[in-house]
Amino acid sequence: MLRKFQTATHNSGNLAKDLPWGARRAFVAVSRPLELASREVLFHAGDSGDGCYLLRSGVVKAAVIARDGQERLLAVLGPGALIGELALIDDEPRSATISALKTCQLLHLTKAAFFRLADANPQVYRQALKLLAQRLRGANDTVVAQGTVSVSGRVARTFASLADGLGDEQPDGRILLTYKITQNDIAGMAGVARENASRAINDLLREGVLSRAGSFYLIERPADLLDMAEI
Amino acid sequence: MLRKFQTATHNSGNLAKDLPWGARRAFVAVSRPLELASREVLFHAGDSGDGCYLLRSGVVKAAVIARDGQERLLAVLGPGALIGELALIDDEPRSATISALKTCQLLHLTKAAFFRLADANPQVYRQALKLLAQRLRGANDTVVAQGTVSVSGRVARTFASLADGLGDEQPDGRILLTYKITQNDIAGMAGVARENASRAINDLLREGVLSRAGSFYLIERPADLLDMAEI
DNA sequence: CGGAAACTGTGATAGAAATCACAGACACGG
DNA sequence: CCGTGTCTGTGATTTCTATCACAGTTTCCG
Repeated sequence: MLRKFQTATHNSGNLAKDLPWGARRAFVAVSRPLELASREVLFHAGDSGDGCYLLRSGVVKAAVIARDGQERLLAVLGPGALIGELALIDDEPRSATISALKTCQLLHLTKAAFFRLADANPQVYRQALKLLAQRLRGANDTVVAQGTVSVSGRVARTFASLADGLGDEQPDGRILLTYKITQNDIAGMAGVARENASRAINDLLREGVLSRAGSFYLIERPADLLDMAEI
Repeated sequence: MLRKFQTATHNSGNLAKDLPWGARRAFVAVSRPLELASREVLFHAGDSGDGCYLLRSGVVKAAVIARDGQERLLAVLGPGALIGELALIDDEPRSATISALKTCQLLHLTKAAFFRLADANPQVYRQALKLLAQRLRGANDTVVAQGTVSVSGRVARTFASLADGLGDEQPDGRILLTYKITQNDIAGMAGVARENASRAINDLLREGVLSRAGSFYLIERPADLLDMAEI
């Protein structure tokens, strides 16, 4: 349950930040840097993949294409996020397609390097467990919301989770979403038709819970937004 | 994606089985046995909880009550399953309510004991990571299915996942669900209204994909069931 | 700068699923 | 063994959401 916002700066789904110094330096030391242009794909669902990535800057989306061709977004991830850890851990194919929403800087860590690092440093294991636990909670919440919350509630929920990972909290308590996102992606996250996402967003704008500053969304009343999300 | 069935006997969401001998014995040694009567609740969502449980025998369900009072089942778990590991890992409240569907025998492991064990035995960490990774994949699949698959497909999917964790594969390839489950619980797992679950189940019975032996369901044609689940 | 492509807003309609309303079957506890 | 409560099946109706159909707006690239 999304009880409160944890904006990007004090976000704990953030592997790099919460590691002890030594491990952090080791992490960087054994990894290989990598750049991704906007719209470029890091890997596709179904690919077999070695290793995981740490997002240093930029924004990516994790998406799955359903049988019927619909794109469903599982998450939008910002700086500090760990990417591709599932395949690393269980040796199954990539579970989602990762593509860049803007230019990104990443570090790539091979599977061997990851486990070498982790075995030498149990904190890495604990941190990875924590990260997965958090993602699993989020996924479970989404499952429940899908089945019980209306379209407008799910759209509100989507903004809440965007703010959670990528929001920039202003001194006055409002939260700015620091990157451009289309209604299509919002609809894909909420699991609704694009047209209905549009209607729901406009309702939020009209009610003043949300506003648009240029092409960026700004959450005016975070508390009300959470309330509408019915979480 | 649920490519094939892994019936209970060779189920890998099974912490106890996949641990090396030494750790397994240590696990049992430091844990406290516990019995649960049918319908009894192990813990409620929102409780603060110390430690996790290993299900030795019996069946439990993990459920969340949504704001509107609807019960949504996240999983039905059988022998070998690890329960309550999320709160153990991240110190947040229990994410779901666990209640027994029949008499259960469990082992309780405190948080301190778990981490002592794991620090001494990195295999435990790896195994726990694998388990969470698997659950996360499953949850993500469910999210996608919720948004793109019809009611009848989701009911088929529910039977597939029940078979996955709890099915008993017969020599002839059919899969018997070894415990009594109500339409209400099936509806709760599929995220549909009970009445519609009833209709979908009867369609499956009519098509011969499924049959009922007494009050137990029997999956007659597993391959067709997976196909209808559109996974 | 200018035109094409992508994105957004909004009404109208169609379709799927929830809800309502029962009746019959079962099961199990006194 | 018999009644009471729980579970199941099925029609009718209502509600929500997707889909269709466009027009108006940006954006961005050549």
